[in-house]
Amino acid sequence: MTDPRTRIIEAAARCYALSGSRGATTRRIAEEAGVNEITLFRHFGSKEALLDLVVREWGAMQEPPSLPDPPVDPIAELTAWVRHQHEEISKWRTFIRRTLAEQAEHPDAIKTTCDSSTYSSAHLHAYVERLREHGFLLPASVRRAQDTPHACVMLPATLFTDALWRDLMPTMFAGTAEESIAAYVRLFAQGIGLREEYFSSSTAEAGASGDALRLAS
Amino acid sequence: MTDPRTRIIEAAARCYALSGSRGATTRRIAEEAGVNEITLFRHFGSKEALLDLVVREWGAMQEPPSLPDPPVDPIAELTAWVRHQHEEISKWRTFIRRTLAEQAEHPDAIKTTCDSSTYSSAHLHAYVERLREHGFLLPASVRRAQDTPHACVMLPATLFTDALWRDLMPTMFAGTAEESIAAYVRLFAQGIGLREEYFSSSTAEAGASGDALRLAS
DNA sequence: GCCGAGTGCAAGTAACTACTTGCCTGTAAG
DNA sequence: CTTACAGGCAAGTAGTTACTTGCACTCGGC
Repeated sequence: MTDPRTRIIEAAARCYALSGSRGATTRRIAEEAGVNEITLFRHFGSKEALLDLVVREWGAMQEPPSLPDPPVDPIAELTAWVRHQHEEISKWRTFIRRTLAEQAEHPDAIKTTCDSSTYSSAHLHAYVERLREHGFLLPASVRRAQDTPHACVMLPATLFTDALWRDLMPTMFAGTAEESIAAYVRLFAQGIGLREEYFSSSTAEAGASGDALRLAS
Repeated sequence: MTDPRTRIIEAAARCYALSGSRGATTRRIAEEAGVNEITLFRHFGSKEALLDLVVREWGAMQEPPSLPDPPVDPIAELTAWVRHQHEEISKWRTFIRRTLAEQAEHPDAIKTTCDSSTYSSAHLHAYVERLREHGFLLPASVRRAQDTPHACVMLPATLFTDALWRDLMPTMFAGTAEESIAAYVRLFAQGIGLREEYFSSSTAEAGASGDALRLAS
């Protein structure tokens, strides 16, 4: 067994994710950690201090990954990035849901989730700028360039909804997560005006994208 | 003053949205309703019965709006539809966040939210099919037709994220809600292969879309 | 052998929870 | 005028909550 301190923190995170800060009673946390309830108070002083620490530790773990510089294979790079984020969010979905729901009561707790999402969108935007500089995109004159920033919101937003609620609304999503991610990336690529010749990624495992037809060749 | 019964229900909804089912104590609900705590029990029997009723009444209110048949002005129709849904979700955002977060504890409460989202995506898909039948879309041979169902997920998913969290993450979203909605609709329209000539809606108030350049004319 | 830190156990506190009982009052219909 | 009833008020119940105190145990370092 690991030391009781980390056991308590992990148990608190589980209880919080499952039942929220009100539902995560000290008794349940101690039980879940296989520890006496008093030990909890001796280590952290109060339940509030413990939950604060849990949320803060979790926030420190979340570092939004950046996209390659310079870009080489846009579809493959975006797919990998989206898949990674999808997995991270899925792993913590109940925790994130709770934190977002309790935002009114614990405003600071949400900051990390908020920042993480904002950075994610900012990373994407910077990457698109790099794509433009390296000639991967159609010239601005033949696309709606003013929609690019919104495309950089749409992809993470979709990703967020999919990862957070795929388990609750299975019928809403068409196909598996992997299929959806591939489609989201292609739609995003189309939205930012990726040149057609870069759509068939060299490392694309999704065979479906292979028969993508030329758009306005 | 209205009758105490409806006052209690409304107060319960507010308390629930703000603090969840655990945080919404009978005392607070009664206080919020300007009613004696006992009256609450005389009317509804128990706190659980009251909250059940609140969630059920709310669910009955939510009827996802359908899109025009036959379609006439796709961009205008989609924009109106998205705007309406955005407003509805925004109005109930704290309530929805709570319901989604407490899904593990009240599995049936989430059904209406779930169904509503699924129907929304289904309505959209049916509308796109109508667009195709009426010749608004490019032929399947010059677009990635397999991505259409995912585009029908992406739009409501983005809408959902935007409406639920625009207030918490203002920096994430580029521009006002109205600007974003217009851009989401345009990106969606591009994703399903709407013919370029239908992009400038006859009733489009967003002047920005007026200078949209021809794509692959 | 001993000492102190870390932990467990028994018991208890004050506050809060959902919920009950009994009684009183205002009002509106018969 | 009476009667029925919806609602308010006072008081109280049993259970749960966070948190405290006091005491005993164990185990590694000196």
